[in-house]
Amino acid sequence: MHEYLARPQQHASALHIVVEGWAARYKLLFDGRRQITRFYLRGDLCDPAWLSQSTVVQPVVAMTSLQTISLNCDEILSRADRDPLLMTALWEESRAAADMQSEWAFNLGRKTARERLAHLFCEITARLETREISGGTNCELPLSQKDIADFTGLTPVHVSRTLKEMRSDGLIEFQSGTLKIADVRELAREASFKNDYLGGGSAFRDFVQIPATPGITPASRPVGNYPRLR
Amino acid sequence: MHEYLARPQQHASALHIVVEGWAARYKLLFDGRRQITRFYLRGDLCDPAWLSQSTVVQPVVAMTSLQTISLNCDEILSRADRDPLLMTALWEESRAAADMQSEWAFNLGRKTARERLAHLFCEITARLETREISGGTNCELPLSQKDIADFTGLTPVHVSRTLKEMRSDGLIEFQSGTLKIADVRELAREASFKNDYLGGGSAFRDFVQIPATPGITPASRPVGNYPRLR
DNA sequence: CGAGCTGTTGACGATTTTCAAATTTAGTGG
DNA sequence: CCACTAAATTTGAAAATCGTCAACAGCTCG
Repeated sequence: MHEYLARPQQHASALHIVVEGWAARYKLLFDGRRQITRFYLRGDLCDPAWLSQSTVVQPVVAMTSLQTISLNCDEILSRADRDPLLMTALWEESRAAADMQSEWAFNLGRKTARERLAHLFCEITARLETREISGGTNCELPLSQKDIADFTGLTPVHVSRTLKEMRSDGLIEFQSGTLKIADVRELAREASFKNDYLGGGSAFRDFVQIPATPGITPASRPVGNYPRLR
Repeated sequence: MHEYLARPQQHASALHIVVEGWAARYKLLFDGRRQITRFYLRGDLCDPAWLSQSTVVQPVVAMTSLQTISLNCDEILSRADRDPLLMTALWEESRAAADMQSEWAFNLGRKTARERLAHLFCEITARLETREISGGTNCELPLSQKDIADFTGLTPVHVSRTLKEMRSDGLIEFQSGTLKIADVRELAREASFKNDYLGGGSAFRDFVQIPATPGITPASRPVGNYPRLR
């Protein structure tokens, strides 16, 4: 819980595949304003960029207790030199990450609070579905409203109010870490959500075996003990 | 001028390296709201993502008259299969693009209008400097205030007002497409600008010869006539 | 129990948007 | 070069969205 997968200004020695739990990459402003720029869910690779960044730009922290598979950067790189398929997969991960960032630049720049929240919920369920979690319209969303605010570029107070509205309009139910989407079509319509930007970004997972339905494990694992790439 | 390098829903057959002029990638909302998610300047590769996207998500349009070098996607891909250095360069481009997107998600989510504009100006001059254009504190900025607004997530009216303020505070001069930064240190301070997210993204250029100081050429070039990769 | 975190609510304020109109600038054809 | 037109910028006034501040309730956890 709230442990770091990477701190800024450091060189990352390992990548992580999320097996269970949520992590977030963020950036801080001098006065404490925080923007979360990405959530990492089960199956996500965190973060391919570290392989070519000399130093980590944005820290990544666990939002929940977290279980990951850690992969040594040097090993990945040397293996990728010999295996074009792996390198292509890494490249594909970067591309998918950039597409997602791009979509959220759009959301943050041009959408209202309600649209952003609606979009977030649509995206989360869509991403979880491809990872074989969640029953489509409801899922675990183990985030505080502060976290949601920091991702959507709003304040916690405004998130609270907007969620209240969305609840009373029969769009969603959301309490104690569980999200239920009452009206999927309407939510997607309001969010202008299209999943066309979520393509790809799964090639790398073929190289690693991800435990099927893991129990929750106490969080950060010892770095330095890496499983073999397949 | 205002020609498309790529339209959405289509498959891109070529990438482009900008030699002269500005291009922008953007996304539209149903009611006309537009967010520009990236500017492409001299030397930028537009867009490596197309190599692995089945279909273009965000269109790219020329903001000025534009001269580019077009590169056939199939040729790049088949060449990359044989040349790990090229593939690494492409991957590095994707990574750099994602880093930039990330920074702007941060800017759009958490910075004020003035901070965003200040950041934009800092970033542009920083990027142009690495491309051997501009004298550091002044440069061509051939954008309308509407364009700037669409990139910074503001309205043209508010951009106009904020620029006026920044001018009267002696931070910048900006008129008829020319930007002069009067107080570089103060502008960077206000923007909380650090160029740590701008690393890399130049590896690919080593594979292509970019004309030195080209004259302005009438814009879009015939697609299908591609120069050789070096 | 008490500290602390999270979420909720109200009142108020600031930033930014919207709408409308005036003014300047740029582009075009004569 | 000038006149005309369209586009871009500026300005003002009013409104909307969203943020800030403060208080309170519920909850967890030691």
